[in-house]
Amino acid sequence: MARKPSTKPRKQASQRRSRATVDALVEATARILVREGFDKASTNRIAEVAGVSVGSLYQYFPCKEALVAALADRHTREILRVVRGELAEAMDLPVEQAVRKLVAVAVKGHRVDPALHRALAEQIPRVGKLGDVATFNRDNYALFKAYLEKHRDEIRPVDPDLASFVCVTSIEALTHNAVLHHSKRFSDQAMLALIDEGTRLVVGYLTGREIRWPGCGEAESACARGSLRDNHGF
Amino acid sequence: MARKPSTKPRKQASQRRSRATVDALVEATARILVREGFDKASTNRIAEVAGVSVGSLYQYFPCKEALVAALADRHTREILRVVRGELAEAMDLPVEQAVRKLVAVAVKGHRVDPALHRALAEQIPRVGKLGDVATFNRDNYALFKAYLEKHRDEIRPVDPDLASFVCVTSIEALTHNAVLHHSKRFSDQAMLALIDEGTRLVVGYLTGREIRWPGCGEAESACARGSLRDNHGF
DNA sequence: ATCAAAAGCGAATTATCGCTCGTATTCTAA
DNA sequence: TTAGAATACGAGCGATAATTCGCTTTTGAT
Repeated sequence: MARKPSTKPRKQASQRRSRATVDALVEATARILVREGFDKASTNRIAEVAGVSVGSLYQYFPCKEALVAALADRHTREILRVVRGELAEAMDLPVEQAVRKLVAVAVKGHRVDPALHRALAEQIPRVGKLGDVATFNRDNYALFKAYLEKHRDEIRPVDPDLASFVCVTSIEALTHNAVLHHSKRFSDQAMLALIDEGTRLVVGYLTGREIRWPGCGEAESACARGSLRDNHGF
Repeated sequence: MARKPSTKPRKQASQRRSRATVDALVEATARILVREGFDKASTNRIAEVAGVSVGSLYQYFPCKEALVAALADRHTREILRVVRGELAEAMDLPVEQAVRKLVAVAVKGHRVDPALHRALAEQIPRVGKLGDVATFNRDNYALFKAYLEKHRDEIRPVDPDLASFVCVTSIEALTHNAVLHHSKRFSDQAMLALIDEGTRLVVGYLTGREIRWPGCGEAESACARGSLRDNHGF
């Protein structure tokens, strides 16, 4: 691409310390968003907190929106990284275990950076390219639908679209609210109970039967069969 | 209260046409929010659309945030007005009917002014006094918990707090997403199916049994196990 | 009809913020 | 060593918006 030798306000690939600059900027955006709120996140403030000048900011980001988008993207990728493996595994599990894993995975995802997740969800006007929370959820939705079709003989007859909508929406809302709005109310212990309840809700819906926990008397956690135990650690 | 005769920027009770002015302002805010988005909602623009001068605006609203808060409040009250009666009725119904009524009521509430509801939910940075969506939902939550305690012998043993959280969160999320994000996908017909599914989800969770639909073709439900499968087109 | 209080007005005043641009500094490679 | 490219700087421009204030118009009680 033909470039004008000077004054190139458009964004730019980076090579050395510029990498650090970009990281610092995104990180500063996150910090300000979480600690001071979206409306305090002026480009000048972001640059200041990043220990960088506004000019440098505009070397790498064409506008303020791009900064927030980059941050949201980074967050999404991080969640995906943490979760992708387990999500794939679930595809081959029988219903009850698959759903349990899904719920656990949703919790884990929301715990990657709850404060940031909340700030992103609540404070960012969902406009333009920032409205793309949808894309992420569309994936979950498609994945779940695929699961339902693959395991259709283990569940009652359902419309895959409608059922996916019901299940994915419920799981997302449950974990989102629990982690982001009630983390005080939900101890780690209670979080396990929440996973149980979410599983019960969705499995009951899909199979029409109550879950038959394998003989554990302790109501509390994860009656989970052994293998499922380890993952919902911290 | 001692008042300074002139220049009283704080807000004010009103008496005559001033009522109309206030209404016009709130209404204009709603229109702009829905049609042009939050960032186009400058005080000057709001006043202009309301057919009023900025000066008048500041007679009644101390700041821009107050305007939006007033609008949100008006919307909440309207939903409550539409829904309060039916909500009370549900308290005395047996589980299955109560839950069905609840889900139907949630849909009805979200249909009061979906566009505004969506704008309020998506575009307004939830900060300060605008973060009060919580209050409203806390009521639903308490109400539901009361129901569970009253009808404890009709359901399996549950922790009322946890179960309320699960049920209220699910119902809210389901109806919110259906009405606000998928209204294209959900015809009136499909909306009935959604009510069926929401009911099934929650009743199954609370009772551990699958719903036994009364003869299909009842007015109330889109039931019809057979017909459930069609019309949620693409 | 009269007048004081209430309501309304809108140009002017602040205030903020996104973003640019000319310049200074640092890096890299020959 | 050194030149040119990459990176960084930050005062300041321009635009937009929130809010004010002195003034006019309307209202309603007397």
